[in-house]
Amino acid sequence: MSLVTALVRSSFLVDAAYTQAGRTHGLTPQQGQLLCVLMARPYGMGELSGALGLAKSSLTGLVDRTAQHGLVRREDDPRDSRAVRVALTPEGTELAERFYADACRRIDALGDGLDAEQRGALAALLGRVVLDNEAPVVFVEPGRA
Amino acid sequence: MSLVTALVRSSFLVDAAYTQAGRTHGLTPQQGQLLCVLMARPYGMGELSGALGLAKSSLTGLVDRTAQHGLVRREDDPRDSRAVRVALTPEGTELAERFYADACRRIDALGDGLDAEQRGALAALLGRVVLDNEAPVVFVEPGRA
DNA sequence: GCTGGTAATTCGTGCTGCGAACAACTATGT
DNA sequence: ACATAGTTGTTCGCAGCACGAATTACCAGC
Repeated sequence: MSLVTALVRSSFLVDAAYTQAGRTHGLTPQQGQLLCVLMARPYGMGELSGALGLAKSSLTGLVDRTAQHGLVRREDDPRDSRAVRVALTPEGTELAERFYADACRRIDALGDGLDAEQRGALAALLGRVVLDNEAPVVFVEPGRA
Repeated sequence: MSLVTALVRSSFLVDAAYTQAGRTHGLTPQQGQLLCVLMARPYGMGELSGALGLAKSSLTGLVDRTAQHGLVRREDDPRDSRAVRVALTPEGTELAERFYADACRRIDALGDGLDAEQRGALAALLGRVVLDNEAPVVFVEPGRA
């Protein structure tokens, strides 16, 4: 199998696992991603736009919908009255942790057919690709949350 | 970097490359994926549902929109008058090939930081993951199209 | 102060995806 | 032959997603 095909099809698997994890927690993939990003710290809207690779105008709605579910909150930025800091609510924090753990479990299970050495090699190679291409940080390192 | 993180973030990269390739050809990612699947042969609606991992009802609209752009066509199945075979039009075939080549180029470029040996190792490991998990065939093997 | 850039939002448009309900048809069992 | 069961796709209503253009509010430099 070519590298391109392997990348595309594994990406499909990851997406499906992620979507499935969200579904079991009542989250869309986008809302799940938002929660994961916010686990690290609050973000401004423009900052989220960069992190998620979306237009600023797309974020207003995503944050609105997620806020309506009580998972996220807009807080005023004390330094700049134009700006806003989007932060997890307590319920959002709790759900984010459960969702995150579930997503990790499912995605980790994709590598069940590999032994420890192979997993390490794959992580190293793929990690190199990620760093080389400056992939946005849409997922914090497990154990750092 | 953990395997999970590497998988999620590389998946993000692949998605972005795929979306970007579609954009330069006036295709949404879903329409692009539809064209890629149909490059191999015509599919029935139910079959597409399985291949793309979507509900049947989601496909009606996707095929409609893609057909409206003249890229795809519904043909009657001679064996079963309920059924339909979705096939590429000549324009669709041409666009699919251009899009496919572009997407491959962009995704292949993600591995530019790796030497030949590393690329081979990554392809083998990731290919193993894909096969272990019975990833749907959303992308044909380059050179077989 | 004026002016230029920045932070978010609003608006309109089109695309996605789902489940439930449905119509048309094939296949099966008696 | 005929009722029944299962299939193939479609329709409908709904919620969400993503974009660009235009707008409002505000900060910062001169």
